[in-house]
Amino acid sequence: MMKAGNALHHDEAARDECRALGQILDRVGDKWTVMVVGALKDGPVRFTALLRQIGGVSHRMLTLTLRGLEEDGLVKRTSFPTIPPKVTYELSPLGHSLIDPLRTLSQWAVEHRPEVESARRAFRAEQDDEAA
Amino acid sequence: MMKAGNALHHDEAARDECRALGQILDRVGDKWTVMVVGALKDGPVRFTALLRQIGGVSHRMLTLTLRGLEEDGLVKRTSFPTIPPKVTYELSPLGHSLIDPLRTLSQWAVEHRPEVESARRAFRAEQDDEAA
DNA sequence: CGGGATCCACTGGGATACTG
DNA sequence: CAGTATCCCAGTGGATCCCG
Repeated sequence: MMKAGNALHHDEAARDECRALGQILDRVGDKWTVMVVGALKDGPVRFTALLRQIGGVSHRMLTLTLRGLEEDGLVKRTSFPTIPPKVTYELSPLGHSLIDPLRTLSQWAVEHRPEVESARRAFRAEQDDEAA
Repeated sequence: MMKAGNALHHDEAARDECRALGQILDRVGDKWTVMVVGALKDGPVRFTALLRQIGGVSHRMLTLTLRGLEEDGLVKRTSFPTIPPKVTYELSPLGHSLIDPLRTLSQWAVEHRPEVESARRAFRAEQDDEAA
């Protein structure tokens, strides 16, 4: 995804901002990543704990999501070679630094949720009209 | 997407933040939406102009993306019943209010891009080791 | 010009079973 | 317990053609 935005254009700085934004949304904009980051906010958590805490995520998707975060250096994985094995995940400093920007966004979401929802209803209403 | 995060859990406020964040990422986290918002930042733009300005987006996906934004009240669509038809799109006040939070995120992305990329390389390196 | 409709390839993501 | 591999389906998004 997101190799978009190639053209010979005027406001190159703004476009670069957009591309950077697009890249980080590619990481964080999927189905589970934000939930995982949220769950790791307060310290290391074991794999199975995450599984239960998040709820609804499949075994497989949790591993994939964690791999993605690990790959980008946002999460640190620590495995204890005990039997049975024990693995914990925690946010790296880089990962922590992402929390504030995300929180800014979620605050917007919380504040404006009513407006968005009423806009959605208004839109649906128009749709129904034209079907008259 | 994103009906996730259902369970009987402790920190209900934090989980609600996550859900709100998830919802707005569902809107904005797709392949083209941020590019469109970026392109509309400075005022009304015509459909075809958007098409060229963004570059790489298909005719169809641009309409779908715009519909989505319109549905959520982030974008206002104005059509002039001329021949040939003319339609412009612009950010609503609500849409404008989203720009700052997004900018916060893109600033993070720009600042930490080097770290993310070196983390990625390090990760790849490990992968290659184990294939030894 | 703007925007539907249709067709199709590709991927995200769930269920499940197997390994160490 | 943590992780991998396989299978399979639903959704996303591109290309194309058609309409006002």
